[in-house]
Amino acid sequence: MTSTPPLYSQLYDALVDRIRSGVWKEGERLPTEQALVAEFGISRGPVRQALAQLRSEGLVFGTRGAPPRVQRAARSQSFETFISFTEWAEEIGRVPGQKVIEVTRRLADGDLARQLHVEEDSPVVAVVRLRLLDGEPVMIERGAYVPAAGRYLLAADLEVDGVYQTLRGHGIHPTRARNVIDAVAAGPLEARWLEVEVGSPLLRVCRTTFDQNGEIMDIAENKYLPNKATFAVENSVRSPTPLTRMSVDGGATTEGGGGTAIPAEWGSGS
Amino acid sequence: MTSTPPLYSQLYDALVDRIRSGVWKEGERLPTEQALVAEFGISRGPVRQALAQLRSEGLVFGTRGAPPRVQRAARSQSFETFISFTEWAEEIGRVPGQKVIEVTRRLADGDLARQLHVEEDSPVVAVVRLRLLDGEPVMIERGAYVPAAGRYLLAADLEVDGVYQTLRGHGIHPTRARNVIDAVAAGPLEARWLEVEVGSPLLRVCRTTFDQNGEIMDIAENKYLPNKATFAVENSVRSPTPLTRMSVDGGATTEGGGGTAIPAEWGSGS
DNA sequence: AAGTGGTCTAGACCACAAT
DNA sequence: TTGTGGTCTAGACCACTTA
Repeated sequence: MTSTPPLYSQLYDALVDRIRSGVWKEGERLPTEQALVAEFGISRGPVRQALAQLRSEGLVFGTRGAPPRVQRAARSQSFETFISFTEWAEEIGRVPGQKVIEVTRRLADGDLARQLHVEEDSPVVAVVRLRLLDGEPVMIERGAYVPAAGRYLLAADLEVDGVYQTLRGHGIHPTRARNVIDAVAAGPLEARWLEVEVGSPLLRVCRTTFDQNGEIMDIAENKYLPNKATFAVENSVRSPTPLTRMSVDGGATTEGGGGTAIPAEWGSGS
Repeated sequence: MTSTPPLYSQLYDALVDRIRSGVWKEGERLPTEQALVAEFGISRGPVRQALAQLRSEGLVFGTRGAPPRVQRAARSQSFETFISFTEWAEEIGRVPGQKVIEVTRRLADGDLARQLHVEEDSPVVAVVRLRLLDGEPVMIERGAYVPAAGRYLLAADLEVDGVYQTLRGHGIHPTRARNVIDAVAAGPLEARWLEVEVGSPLLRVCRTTFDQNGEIMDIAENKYLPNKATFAVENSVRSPTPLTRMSVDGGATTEGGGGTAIPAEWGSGS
């Protein structure tokens, strides 16, 4: 027995369906809130909650006094799909692949320990992987996991099970992440595995992932071939923007500014 | 006479203030909703609305059954600050500068017209600028504005007034944007103005901006020196992620996939 | 077992858009 | 002027955390 989802969630799904299927076309007006209340036999609260979610995703917009209008459908991605390369590949209908270059257990030095919020000399697990889509190299991932998470990775067969899939099986659920995006030149390691010239531009995403208790579970540095993957963000006035433009050099990197503490030599020993 | 802001907004401000000022420290529990209802003398609706906003910004997190806890303060940026280089610079305490390389009125070719949602051969206004922070080159911006917006830019003195500042003065308010982020190699134009080698990695943000009526007002291609600026996004399970990872080569670029239709030669005539 | 947040209902008033 | 969405109140039930 699975319990029924909340009313606002059901209504949200129904509305998204009508927009995606073209029943309501771009620019057209939605029914009034009162009409939705009547049609679905629920009260105004859940109706407004569903509409608020549509607005926040940019599927709908409008002002006071008039019913909202449908807007260009900008698919959004679930958190799981976003942080997991494997789930992402499957969602876009590609075949994910990977080559595990290095899995090691190391003692965290000062910098890394600070970023992972663990004691210095804690045994962290480092994973360096080449990621593929349909057999073609797309990204180099270098990650460092806190001991609580990393110990499961040493035992797991990463060629078969995804990292997050493995961790979820042990009750560790990635819940929140902070991503910093910039561009870097390919070094010898990336040039070799991604099959590009040294110095080629790569799109870098440095991520800190938090579990359900708000504790850091890993940090990762992912370098993408920019002609294979990009990142898109929708932005609007009606809520503080989730995307922040940051200045790099000036201030201290107290906010986790630019790079990661993952030493450059990891993975180069292979 | 300015009317008082909504209750939920006042409460939100008060809560943010207590978190930022350290009255409530990271990891500590917030008061229960009931306590806030009592303290502020309002009902539960606005209280929940204020808390929801805090959650969506990652300032607070938690689960059912227990009061939420304070989380690492991830400053978020207003939409205006995000899309305006000038406002951004001022907010981070730097001196914005710029050099207008080219301002032209051109007839839109097919590709550009389609991206701007205007008739082919419409007179669009193109602006190419070098942007500076504290006198140092940081970004090259190439933008194309629809006629309704562009006509004000030809008359304005861009060295003095910001683009969006000028447009707002004429009742055109940027309201929503779609940003696509990737990395590119510096071409001769960028190499010259940003003072780097040809082929250096640059962080590129392609943006489509919409006005208050949902109409496209401009498209822009901004190329940053990656060691001068980066972009950060906070992500969480509890709402569909605003950040989308996209595959580039495979499918058609119907979603506005990668690049912009801004011809590469714009600005190179200078 | 008690208390908390998650959800829902019913009714109300106001600012603003449509006409 | 009429109707819409934006905001607020009061009260209720349930699932879950906490002690």
